[in-house]
Amino acid sequence: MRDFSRSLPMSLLRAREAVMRQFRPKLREHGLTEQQWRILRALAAIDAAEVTELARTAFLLGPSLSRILRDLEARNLIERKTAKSDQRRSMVSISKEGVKLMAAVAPSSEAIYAEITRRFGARKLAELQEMLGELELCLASTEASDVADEM
Amino acid sequence: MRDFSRSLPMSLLRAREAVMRQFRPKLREHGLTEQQWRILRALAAIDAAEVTELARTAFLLGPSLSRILRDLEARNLIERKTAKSDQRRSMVSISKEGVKLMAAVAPSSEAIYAEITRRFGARKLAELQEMLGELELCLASTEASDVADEM
DNA sequence: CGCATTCACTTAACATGTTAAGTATCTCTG
DNA sequence: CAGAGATACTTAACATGTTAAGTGAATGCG
Repeated sequence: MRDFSRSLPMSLLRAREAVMRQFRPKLREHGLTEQQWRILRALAAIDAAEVTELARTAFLLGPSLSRILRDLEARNLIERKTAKSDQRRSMVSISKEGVKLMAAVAPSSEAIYAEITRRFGARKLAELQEMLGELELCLASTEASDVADEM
Repeated sequence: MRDFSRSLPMSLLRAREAVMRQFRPKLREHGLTEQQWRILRALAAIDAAEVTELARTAFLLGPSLSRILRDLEARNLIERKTAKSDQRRSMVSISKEGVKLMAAVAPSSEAIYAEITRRFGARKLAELQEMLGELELCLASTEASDVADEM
């Protein structure tokens, strides 16, 4: 059987871990996990969003997001209000404190990202991300065809 | 700020998720999680290993591995015995049942991997893994230099 | 309208990720 | 050979991943 340490999932896992290892300590200094940081960043970019939309953007599953939003709200980093037109929906937005926290973390985060880019090479990094995007795309279509098969 | 949906960590996360989404259903049919499967594969390749060695091979942290081994042992998929020379160490190996289970899952797993390779292209896949390895390598050296800085 | 279905989210349950602390064993030094 | 420190795990505590089930609100259809 193929040496599993060289399998694609393992390669991706190790590469991602190598990258995140650079960020985690700094985020931790500010009491943020990787996922919480993702949510704040997503919210900072779009002002307000429904939970489902946020889940898609931050690439989190609903249940994870539900928990994290509860915690972030308790820490006053985000705000929620239920939409008037549809009581099921709740609009989430980043709070002033959230913005302040982001401002505190963003420089370090950018610096780390710049260092990674410098080490790996900007051109190579772009190539890598291009390939990752293609991989994602060519596998995403699997599900569509599977669904088609079942119809 | 850089659009975070196009950040390297997100690219890696989405790509990996796209890949694992192909495997998870089949593993689930056999009552295995991704990590349990990694451990069984690692063990099948090396006969017996110490826990620490296994953690490195399967890219799991000690505590996760500890729990998973407890569960796999309860299911009689692995066996352990403490080393005679060093009572702290325990040697882990795959059981007959474990081998049987692997034999049942491996064909599907290989088929899925082959399909991914076909879709993405064998050459491109090799290139991608090469780049991922380089990324891992150039970031791993960070820690060494950090340690050096502190000395 | 009535009511089954869908929808947007939340809760629940179990497994893993992550860091810190605990335990037993070993090793090395004085 | 005693006792400090290192080693190999394990346990604990908290956060997230993953799937299934639950809840309340909207929708569509007879």
